Amino acid sequence: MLEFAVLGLLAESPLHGYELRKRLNALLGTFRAFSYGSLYPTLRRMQASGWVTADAGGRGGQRKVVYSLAAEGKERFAELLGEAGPSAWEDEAFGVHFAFFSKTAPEARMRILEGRRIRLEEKRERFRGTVGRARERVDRYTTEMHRHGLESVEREVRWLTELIETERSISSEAAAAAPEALTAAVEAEPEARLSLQPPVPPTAAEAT
Amino acid sequence: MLEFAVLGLLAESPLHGYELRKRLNALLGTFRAFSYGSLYPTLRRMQASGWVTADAGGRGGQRKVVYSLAAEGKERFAELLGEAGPSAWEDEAFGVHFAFFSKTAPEARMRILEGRRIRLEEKRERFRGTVGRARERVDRYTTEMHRHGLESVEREVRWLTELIETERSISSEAAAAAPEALTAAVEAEPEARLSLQPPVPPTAAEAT
DNA sequence: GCTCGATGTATCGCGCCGATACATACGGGA
DNA sequence: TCCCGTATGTATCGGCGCGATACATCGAGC
Repeated sequence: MLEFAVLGLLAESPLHGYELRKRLNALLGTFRAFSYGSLYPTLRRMQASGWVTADAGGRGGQRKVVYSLAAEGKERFAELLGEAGPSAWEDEAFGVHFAFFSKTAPEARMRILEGRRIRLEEKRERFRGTVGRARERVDRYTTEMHRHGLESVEREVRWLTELIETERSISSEAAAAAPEALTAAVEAEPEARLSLQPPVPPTAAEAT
Repeated sequence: MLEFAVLGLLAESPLHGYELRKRLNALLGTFRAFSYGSLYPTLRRMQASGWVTADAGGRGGQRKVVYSLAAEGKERFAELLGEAGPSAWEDEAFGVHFAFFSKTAPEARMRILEGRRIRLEEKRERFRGTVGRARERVDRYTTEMHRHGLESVEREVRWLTELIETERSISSEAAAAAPEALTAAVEAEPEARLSLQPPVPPTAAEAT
Protein backbone atom coordinates (compact mmCIF):
# COMPACT_ATOMS: atom_id res chain seq x y z
CA MET A 1 0.00 0.00 0.00
CA LEU A 2 2.74 2.41 0.92
CA GLU A 3 4.46 1.39 -2.25
CA PHE A 4 1.40 2.34 -4.27
CA ALA A 5 1.13 5.74 -2.63
CA VAL A 6 4.83 6.49 -3.08
CA LEU A 7 4.63 5.54 -6.73
CA GLY A 8 1.70 7.89 -7.13
CA LEU A 9 3.40 10.83 -5.50
CA LEU A 10 6.66 10.37 -7.32
CA ALA A 11 4.70 10.22 -10.55
CA GLU A 12 4.06 13.93 -10.08
CA SER A 13 7.53 15.02 -9.11
CA PRO A 14 10.78 13.71 -7.59
CA LEU A 15 10.90 14.11 -3.84
CA HIS A 16 13.10 13.40 -0.87
CA GLY A 17 11.99 11.28 2.06
CA TYR A 18 10.91 14.00 4.43
CA GLU A 19 8.82 15.85 1.90
CA LEU A 20 7.46 12.60 0.54
CA ARG A 21 6.18 11.62 3.92
CA LYS A 22 4.53 14.95 4.51
CA ARG A 23 2.70 14.84 1.20
CA LEU A 24 1.81 11.21 1.77
CA ASN A 25 0.04 11.95 5.00
CA ALA A 26 -1.54 15.11 3.65
CA LEU A 27 -2.87 13.12 0.73
CA LEU A 28 -4.30 10.35 2.85
CA GLY A 29 -5.79 12.77 5.34
CA THR A 30 -7.43 11.35 8.43
CA PHE A 31 -7.58 7.95 6.86
CA ARG A 32 -3.99 6.87 7.31
CA ALA A 33 -0.50 8.00 8.32
CA PHE A 34 2.76 6.29 7.48
CA SER A 35 5.95 6.52 9.48
CA TYR A 36 9.58 6.78 8.49
CA GLY A 37 10.04 3.31 9.81
CA SER A 38 8.05 2.12 6.83
CA LEU A 39 8.92 4.77 4.31
CA TYR A 40 12.67 4.32 4.15
CA PRO A 41 12.66 0.53 3.97
CA THR A 42 9.96 0.76 1.32
CA LEU A 43 12.00 3.19 -0.72
CA ARG A 44 14.93 0.77 -0.56
CA ARG A 45 12.75 -2.08 -1.69
CA MET A 46 11.44 0.01 -4.53
CA GLN A 47 14.97 0.91 -5.53
CA ALA A 48 15.90 -2.76 -5.53
CA SER A 49 12.90 -3.45 -7.74
CA GLY A 50 14.08 -0.76 -10.09
CA TRP A 51 10.96 1.35 -9.68
CA VAL A 52 12.65 4.41 -8.30
CA THR A 53 16.12 5.89 -8.50
CA ALA A 54 17.82 7.67 -5.63
CA ASP A 55 19.86 10.77 -6.25
CA ALA A 56 21.93 11.65 -3.22
CA GLY A 57 22.73 15.34 -3.30
CA GLY A 58 25.36 14.60 -0.68
CA ARG A 59 26.92 17.99 -0.22
CA GLY A 60 29.29 17.55 2.73
CA GLY A 61 27.27 17.51 5.93
CA GLN A 62 23.83 18.47 4.63
CA ARG A 63 22.58 15.47 2.71
CA LYS A 64 19.24 15.10 1.00
CA VAL A 65 18.30 12.06 -1.04
CA VAL A 66 15.94 12.73 -3.90
CA TYR A 67 13.89 9.85 -5.29
CA SER A 68 12.59 9.79 -8.84
CA LEU A 69 10.24 7.46 -10.63
CA ALA A 70 11.90 5.15 -13.15
CA ALA A 71 10.18 3.82 -16.24
CA GLU A 72 9.49 0.50 -14.50
CA GLY A 73 7.94 2.46 -11.67
CA LYS A 74 5.58 4.19 -14.06
CA GLU A 75 4.54 0.82 -15.40
CA ARG A 76 4.02 -0.57 -11.97
CA PHE A 77 1.91 2.42 -11.00
CA ALA A 78 -0.27 2.07 -14.09
CA GLU A 79 -0.65 -1.60 -13.28
CA LEU A 80 -1.76 -0.86 -9.73
CA LEU A 81 -4.13 1.86 -10.91
CA GLY A 82 -5.78 -0.71 -13.13
CA GLU A 83 -6.43 -3.17 -10.32
CA ALA A 84 -10.10 -2.96 -9.60
CA GLY A 85 -10.68 -6.44 -8.21
CA PRO A 86 -11.08 -7.69 -4.65
CA SER A 87 -7.61 -6.51 -3.69
CA ALA A 88 -8.75 -2.94 -4.28
CA TRP A 89 -11.83 -3.01 -2.09
CA GLU A 90 -10.15 -4.01 1.13
CA ASP A 91 -10.05 -1.27 3.77
CA GLU A 92 -6.48 -0.07 3.43
CA ALA A 93 -6.20 -0.66 -0.28
CA PHE A 94 -9.43 1.10 -1.03
CA GLY A 95 -8.27 4.25 0.69
CA VAL A 96 -5.08 4.45 -1.32
CA HIS A 97 -6.86 3.60 -4.55
CA PHE A 98 -9.39 6.30 -3.84
CA ALA A 99 -6.67 8.85 -3.20
CA PHE A 100 -5.55 8.38 -6.81
CA PHE A 101 -8.99 8.19 -8.36
CA SER A 102 -8.37 11.20 -10.53
CA LYS A 103 -5.68 9.17 -12.28
CA THR A 104 -7.83 6.06 -12.48
CA ALA A 105 -9.93 5.02 -15.45
CA PRO A 106 -13.67 5.67 -14.99
CA GLU A 107 -14.57 1.99 -15.34
CA ALA A 108 -12.00 0.99 -12.73
CA ARG A 109 -13.32 3.69 -10.43
CA MET A 110 -16.80 2.30 -10.79
CA ARG A 111 -15.74 -1.28 -10.13
CA ILE A 112 -13.77 -0.30 -7.06
CA LEU A 113 -16.60 1.79 -5.67
CA GLU A 114 -19.17 -0.94 -6.23
CA GLY A 115 -16.95 -3.74 -5.02
CA ARG A 116 -16.20 -1.77 -1.91
CA ARG A 117 -19.84 -1.11 -1.30
CA ILE A 118 -20.72 -4.79 -1.55
CA ARG A 119 -17.90 -5.63 0.84
CA LEU A 120 -19.30 -3.19 3.36
CA GLU A 121 -22.88 -4.32 2.88
CA GLU A 122 -21.81 -7.86 3.66
CA LYS A 123 -20.04 -6.64 6.75
CA ARG A 124 -23.10 -4.67 7.75
CA GLU A 125 -25.35 -7.72 7.39
CA ARG A 126 -22.95 -9.88 9.36
CA PHE A 127 -23.11 -7.47 12.25
CA ARG A 128 -26.73 -6.41 12.11
CA GLY A 129 -27.86 -9.57 13.81
CA THR A 130 -25.21 -9.33 16.49
CA VAL A 131 -26.12 -5.85 17.54
CA GLY A 132 -29.84 -6.50 17.56
CA ARG A 133 -30.14 -9.61 19.67
CA ALA A 134 -28.19 -9.80 22.89
CA ARG A 135 -25.47 -12.37 22.40
CA GLU A 136 -24.80 -13.79 25.85
CA ARG A 137 -24.85 -11.34 28.71
CA VAL A 138 -23.84 -8.11 27.05
CA ASP A 139 -23.00 -5.02 28.98
CA ARG A 140 -23.96 -1.44 28.13
CA TYR A 141 -20.58 -0.63 26.69
CA THR A 142 -20.22 -3.56 24.36
CA THR A 143 -23.69 -2.92 23.03
CA GLU A 144 -22.94 0.74 22.55
CA MET A 145 -19.70 -0.06 20.76
CA HIS A 146 -21.43 -2.41 18.36
CA ARG A 147 -24.21 0.06 17.72
CA HIS A 148 -21.75 2.80 16.93
CA GLY A 149 -19.65 0.49 14.78
CA LEU A 150 -22.67 -0.59 12.82
CA GLU A 151 -23.68 3.00 12.22
CA SER A 152 -20.20 3.77 10.96
CA VAL A 153 -20.50 1.01 8.41
CA GLU A 154 -23.94 2.19 7.39
CA ARG A 155 -22.64 5.70 6.98
CA GLU A 156 -19.79 4.42 4.81
CA VAL A 157 -22.23 2.55 2.61
CA ARG A 158 -24.31 5.69 2.17
CA TRP A 159 -21.21 7.62 1.21
CA LEU A 160 -20.25 5.05 -1.39
CA THR A 161 -23.75 5.05 -2.80
CA GLU A 162 -23.61 8.80 -3.28
CA LEU A 163 -20.21 8.54 -4.94
CA ILE A 164 -21.47 5.86 -7.28
CA GLU A 165 -24.45 7.95 -8.27
CA THR A 166 -22.28 10.97 -8.90
CA GLU A 167 -19.92 8.82 -10.92
CA ARG A 168 -22.79 7.51 -13.00
CA SER A 169 -24.16 10.95 -13.75
CA ILE A 170 -20.71 12.14 -14.72
CA SER A 171 -20.14 9.39 -17.22
CA SER A 172 -23.59 9.80 -18.73
CA GLU A 173 -23.04 13.56 -19.05
CA ALA A 174 -19.71 12.94 -20.67
CA ALA A 175 -21.21 10.41 -23.02
CA ALA A 176 -23.99 12.81 -23.94
CA ALA A 177 -21.60 15.69 -24.46
CA ALA A 178 -19.06 13.85 -26.57
CA PRO A 179 -19.75 10.17 -27.13
CA GLU A 180 -16.62 9.67 -29.18
CA ALA A 181 -14.30 11.45 -26.76
CA LEU A 182 -14.87 8.81 -24.15
CA THR A 183 -13.90 5.94 -26.40
CA ALA A 184 -11.01 7.91 -27.80
CA ALA A 185 -9.57 8.59 -24.38
CA VAL A 186 -9.91 4.97 -23.41
CA GLU A 187 -8.01 3.80 -26.44
CA ALA A 188 -5.35 6.43 -26.15
CA GLU A 189 -1.77 5.67 -25.16
CA PRO A 190 -0.60 2.39 -23.54
CA GLU A 191 -1.38 3.57 -20.06
CA ALA A 192 -4.99 3.55 -21.04
CA ARG A 193 -5.00 -0.22 -20.69
CA LEU A 194 -6.20 0.55 -17.23
CA SER A 195 -9.59 0.84 -18.72
CA LEU A 196 -9.25 -2.21 -20.89
CA GLN A 197 -10.53 -4.62 -18.37
CA PRO A 198 -12.50 -7.68 -19.39
CA PRO A 199 -16.20 -7.30 -18.77
CA VAL A 200 -16.31 -9.00 -15.44
CA PRO A 201 -19.32 -11.19 -14.71
CA PRO A 202 -21.57 -9.08 -12.53
CA THR A 203 -20.44 -8.03 -9.15
CA ALA A 204 -18.81 -10.20 -6.53
CA ALA A 205 -18.15 -13.58 -8.02
CA GLU A 206 -16.26 -14.68 -4.97
CA ALA A 207 -18.62 -14.85 -2.06
CA THR A 208 -16.71 -16.67 0.62
CA MET B 1 -3.61 -5.17 22.26
CA LEU B 2 -4.42 -8.74 21.35
CA GLU B 3 -2.82 -9.74 24.59
CA PHE B 4 -5.16 -7.45 26.50
CA ALA B 5 -8.24 -8.83 24.79
CA VAL B 6 -7.18 -12.43 25.32
CA LEU B 7 -6.56 -11.77 28.98
CA GLY B 8 -10.03 -10.28 29.25
CA LEU B 9 -11.78 -13.19 27.59
CA LEU B 10 -9.88 -15.83 29.51
CA ALA B 11 -10.78 -13.99 32.70
CA GLU B 12 -14.34 -15.17 32.12
CA SER B 13 -13.65 -18.77 31.21
CA PRO B 14 -10.93 -21.03 29.80
CA LEU B 15 -11.09 -21.36 26.04
CA HIS B 16 -9.31 -23.02 23.17
CA GLY B 17 -7.86 -21.06 20.26
CA TYR B 18 -10.67 -21.42 17.80
CA GLU B 19 -13.39 -20.40 20.22
CA LEU B 20 -11.20 -17.67 21.62
CA ARG B 21 -10.82 -16.11 18.24
CA LYS B 22 -14.53 -16.23 17.53
CA ARG B 23 -15.39 -14.51 20.79
CA LEU B 24 -12.59 -12.05 20.29
CA ASN B 25 -13.96 -10.87 16.99
CA ALA B 26 -17.54 -10.94 18.24
CA LEU B 27 -16.50 -8.79 21.16
CA LEU B 28 -14.64 -6.26 19.06
CA GLY B 29 -17.41 -6.10 16.48
CA THR B 30 -16.81 -4.02 13.37
CA PHE B 31 -13.94 -2.27 15.00
CA ARG B 32 -11.29 -4.96 14.68
CA ALA B 33 -10.62 -8.57 13.75
CA PHE B 34 -7.60 -10.62 14.72
CA SER B 35 -6.24 -13.56 12.78
CA TYR B 36 -4.81 -16.89 13.87
CA GLY B 37 -1.49 -15.67 12.61
CA SER B 38 -1.47 -13.32 15.58
CA LEU B 39 -3.47 -15.31 18.07
CA TYR B 40 -1.33 -18.42 18.34
CA PRO B 41 2.00 -16.62 18.60
CA THR B 42 0.43 -14.31 21.17
CA LEU B 43 -0.80 -17.24 23.21
CA ARG B 44 2.71 -18.66 23.18
CA ARG B 45 4.16 -15.40 24.34
CA MET B 46 1.60 -15.20 27.09
CA GLN B 47 2.43 -18.73 28.16
CA ALA B 48 6.09 -17.83 28.25
CA SER B 49 5.22 -14.84 30.41
CA GLY B 50 3.32 -17.11 32.73
CA TRP B 51 -0.01 -15.36 32.20
CA VAL B 52 -1.86 -18.33 30.77
CA THR B 53 -1.52 -22.07 31.03
CA ALA B 54 -2.23 -24.44 28.17
CA ASP B 55 -4.01 -27.69 28.77
CA ALA B 56 -3.74 -29.96 25.74
CA GLY B 57 -6.64 -32.38 25.79
CA GLY B 58 -4.70 -34.39 23.25
CA ARG B 59 -7.02 -37.31 22.68
CA GLY B 60 -5.46 -39.24 19.79
CA GLY B 61 -6.18 -37.43 16.55
CA GLN B 62 -8.67 -34.80 17.73
CA ARG B 63 -6.62 -32.38 19.76
CA LYS B 64 -7.89 -29.24 21.39
CA VAL B 65 -5.71 -26.97 23.49
CA VAL B 66 -7.51 -25.17 26.28
CA TYR B 67 -5.98 -21.99 27.67
CA SER B 68 -6.66 -20.77 31.20
CA LEU B 69 -5.77 -17.58 32.98
CA ALA B 70 -3.04 -17.94 35.58
CA ALA B 71 -2.77 -15.77 38.67
CA GLU B 72 -0.11 -13.63 36.99
CA GLY B 73 -2.48 -13.21 34.08
CA LYS B 74 -5.19 -11.90 36.35
CA GLU B 75 -2.75 -9.41 37.76
CA ARG B 76 -1.64 -8.34 34.34
CA PHE B 77 -5.22 -7.85 33.25
CA ALA B 78 -6.06 -5.74 36.29
CA GLU B 79 -2.97 -3.69 35.56
CA LEU B 80 -4.02 -3.11 31.97
CA LEU B 81 -7.56 -2.25 33.01
CA GLY B 82 -6.14 0.43 35.24
CA GLU B 83 -4.16 2.11 32.48
CA ALA B 84 -6.01 5.28 31.64
CA GLY B 85 -3.15 7.38 30.31
CA PRO B 86 -2.11 8.27 26.74
CA SER B 87 -1.52 4.63 25.86
CA ALA B 88 -5.23 4.00 26.33
CA TRP B 89 -6.51 6.72 24.04
CA GLU B 90 -4.73 5.63 20.92
CA ASP B 91 -7.04 4.23 18.22
CA GLU B 92 -6.43 0.52 18.63
CA ALA B 93 -5.91 0.60 22.35
CA PHE B 94 -9.00 2.67 22.97
CA GLY B 95 -11.20 0.14 21.23
CA VAL B 96 -9.95 -2.75 23.32
CA HIS B 97 -10.13 -0.75 26.51
CA PHE B 98 -13.68 0.24 25.69
CA ALA B 99 -14.64 -3.37 25.06
CA PHE B 100 -13.82 -4.08 28.68
CA PHE B 101 -15.33 -0.94 30.14
CA SER B 102 -17.77 -2.86 32.29
CA LYS B 103 -14.77 -4.27 34.14
CA THR B 104 -13.03 -0.90 34.34
CA ALA B 105 -13.18 1.47 37.26
CA PRO B 106 -15.44 4.51 36.69
CA GLU B 107 -12.58 6.96 37.14
CA ALA B 108 -10.47 5.12 34.60
CA ARG B 109 -13.41 5.02 32.18
CA MET B 110 -13.79 8.76 32.49
CA ARG B 111 -10.11 9.45 31.96
CA ILE B 112 -9.97 7.23 28.91
CA LEU B 113 -13.09 8.75 27.38
CA GLU B 114 -11.88 12.30 27.94
CA GLY B 115 -8.33 11.61 26.83
CA ARG B 116 -9.63 10.00 23.71
CA ARG B 117 -11.89 12.92 22.97
CA ILE B 118 -9.05 15.39 23.29
CA ARG B 119 -6.91 13.26 20.97
CA LEU B 120 -9.64 13.31 18.37
CA GLU B 121 -10.33 17.00 18.77
CA GLU B 122 -6.67 17.67 18.08
CA LYS B 123 -6.81 15.49 15.03
CA ARG B 124 -9.96 17.29 13.89
CA GLU B 125 -8.31 20.68 14.24
CA ARG B 126 -5.25 19.51 12.39
CA PHE B 127 -7.34 18.49 9.44
CA ARG B 128 -9.98 21.21 9.44
CA GLY B 129 -7.62 23.63 7.78
CA THR B 130 -6.52 21.15 5.16
CA VAL B 131 -9.99 20.31 4.00
CA GLY B 132 -11.14 23.93 3.91
CA ARG B 133 -8.42 25.62 1.90
CA ALA B 134 -7.33 24.02 -1.33
CA ARG B 135 -3.80 22.78 -0.79
CA GLU B 136 -2.23 22.82 -4.23
CA ARG B 137 -4.41 21.63 -7.05
CA VAL B 138 -6.70 19.16 -5.40
CA ASP B 139 -8.98 16.93 -7.35
CA ARG B 140 -12.62 16.15 -6.59
CA TYR B 141 -11.80 12.79 -5.05
CA THR B 142 -9.11 13.90 -2.66
CA THR B 143 -11.34 16.69 -1.47
CA GLU B 144 -14.24 14.33 -1.02
CA MET B 145 -12.07 11.88 0.89
CA HIS B 146 -10.87 14.57 3.26
CA ARG B 147 -14.37 15.88 3.79
CA HIS B 148 -15.66 12.44 4.60
CA GLY B 149 -12.73 11.68 6.86
CA LEU B 150 -13.21 14.90 8.75
CA GLU B 151 -16.87 14.15 9.25
CA SER B 152 -15.97 10.73 10.62
CA VAL B 153 -13.76 12.33 13.20
CA GLU B 154 -16.43 14.85 14.10
CA ARG B 155 -18.96 12.07 14.49
CA GLU B 156 -16.57 10.18 16.75
CA VAL B 157 -16.11 13.25 18.92
CA ARG B 158 -19.87 13.66 19.23
CA TRP B 159 -20.16 10.02 20.26
CA LEU B 160 -17.53 10.41 22.92
CA THR B 161 -19.20 13.53 24.24
CA GLU B 162 -22.46 11.66 24.66
CA LEU B 163 -20.71 8.81 26.41
CA ILE B 164 -19.00 11.20 28.77
CA GLU B 165 -22.28 12.87 29.63
CA THR B 166 -23.95 9.56 30.29
CA GLU B 167 -21.02 8.52 32.39
CA ARG B 168 -21.24 11.70 34.41
CA SER B 169 -24.95 11.33 35.07
CA ILE B 170 -24.42 7.73 36.12
CA SER B 171 -21.80 8.58 38.68
CA SER B 172 -23.82 11.47 40.05
CA GLU B 173 -26.84 9.19 40.40
CA ALA B 174 -24.71 6.63 42.15
CA ALA B 175 -23.28 9.31 44.41
CA ALA B 176 -26.75 10.56 45.26
CA ALA B 177 -28.01 7.05 45.95
CA ALA B 178 -25.12 5.94 48.12
CA PRO B 179 -22.38 8.53 48.59
CA GLU B 180 -20.31 6.35 50.86
CA ALA B 181 -20.52 3.22 48.74
CA LEU B 182 -18.66 4.88 45.89
CA THR B 183 -15.66 5.88 47.94
CA ALA B 184 -15.65 2.64 49.81
CA ALA B 185 -15.73 0.51 46.68
CA VAL B 186 -13.04 2.58 45.03
CA GLU B 187 -10.70 2.05 47.88
CA ALA B 188 -11.43 -1.65 48.20
CA GLU B 189 -9.10 -4.28 46.81
CA PRO B 190 -8.24 -4.24 43.11
CA GLU B 191 -10.72 -6.90 41.99
CA ALA B 192 -13.61 -5.15 43.67
CA ARG B 193 -13.68 -2.42 41.12
CA LEU B 194 -15.15 -4.90 38.67
CA SER B 195 -18.32 -5.02 40.67
CA LEU B 196 -18.75 -1.30 40.43
CA GLN B 197 -21.11 -1.56 37.53
CA PRO B 198 -23.92 0.90 37.05
CA PRO B 199 -27.45 -0.50 37.41
CA VAL B 200 -28.01 -1.84 33.93
CA PRO B 201 -31.57 -1.59 32.63
CA PRO B 202 -32.70 -5.22 32.30
CA THR B 203 -32.97 -5.46 28.54
CA ALA B 204 -34.28 -8.94 27.93
CA ALA B 205 -31.37 -11.04 26.72
CA GLU B 206 -32.81 -13.58 24.33
CA ALA B 207 -30.52 -16.52 23.71
CA THR B 208 -29.57 -17.42 20.17
C1' DG C 1 25.78 32.45 22.18
C1' DC C 2 22.19 29.28 23.04
C1' DT C 3 18.22 26.69 22.88
C1' DC C 4 14.24 25.07 20.38
C1' DG C 5 11.59 23.38 16.69
C1' DA C 6 11.62 22.14 11.97
C1' DT C 7 14.16 19.62 8.54
C1' DG C 8 16.46 15.46 7.31
C1' DT C 9 18.07 10.29 7.10
C1' DA C 10 18.20 5.91 9.03
C1' DT C 11 17.84 1.38 11.93
C1' DC C 12 15.88 -2.18 15.05
C1' DG C 13 12.60 -5.08 17.42
C1' DC C 14 8.29 -6.79 17.21
C1' DG C 15 3.13 -7.07 16.58
C1' DC C 16 0.06 -8.47 13.30
C1' DC C 17 -1.74 -10.02 8.65
C1' DG C 18 -2.55 -13.11 4.76
C1' DA C 19 -1.41 -17.22 2.79
C1' DT C 20 -0.81 -21.74 3.53
C1' DA C 21 -0.82 -26.42 5.35
C1' DC C 22 -2.95 -30.13 7.50
C1' DA C 23 -6.41 -32.91 10.12
C1' DT C 24 -11.06 -34.23 11.97
C1' DA C 25 -16.24 -34.05 12.27
C1' DC C 26 -20.60 -33.94 10.23
C1' DG C 27 -24.60 -33.25 7.35
C1' DG C 28 -26.56 -33.82 2.83
C1' DG C 29 -26.91 -34.93 -2.02
C1' DA C 30 -25.35 -38.21 -5.88
C1' DT D 1 -22.49 -45.46 0.34
C1' DC D 2 -19.32 -42.29 -0.89
C1' DC D 3 -17.91 -37.89 -1.54
C1' DC D 4 -18.07 -32.93 -0.92
C1' DG D 5 -18.38 -28.79 1.34
C1' DT D 6 -18.34 -26.42 5.63
C1' DA D 7 -17.22 -25.93 10.26
C1' DT D 8 -13.90 -27.01 13.70
C1' DG D 9 -9.24 -27.04 15.07
C1' DT D 10 -3.94 -26.02 15.38
C1' DA D 11 0.05 -24.08 13.53
C1' DT D 12 3.95 -21.66 10.69
C1' DC D 13 6.16 -18.29 7.58
C1' DG D 14 7.30 -14.13 4.99
C1' DG D 15 6.70 -9.58 5.01
C1' DC D 16 4.74 -4.96 6.09
C1' DG D 17 4.38 -1.23 8.99
C1' DC D 18 4.81 0.98 13.75
C1' DG D 19 7.08 3.17 17.62
C1' DA D 20 11.24 4.12 19.65
C1' DT D 21 15.54 5.71 18.99
C1' DA D 22 19.72 7.88 17.24
C1' DC D 23 22.05 11.48 14.81
C1' DA D 24 22.88 15.86 12.33
C1' DT D 25 21.83 20.59 10.29
C1' DC D 26 19.40 25.00 10.00
C1' DG D 27 16.95 29.25 11.03
C1' DA D 28 14.55 32.07 14.51
C1' DG D 29 14.15 34.17 18.72
C1' DC D 30 15.85 35.02 23.37
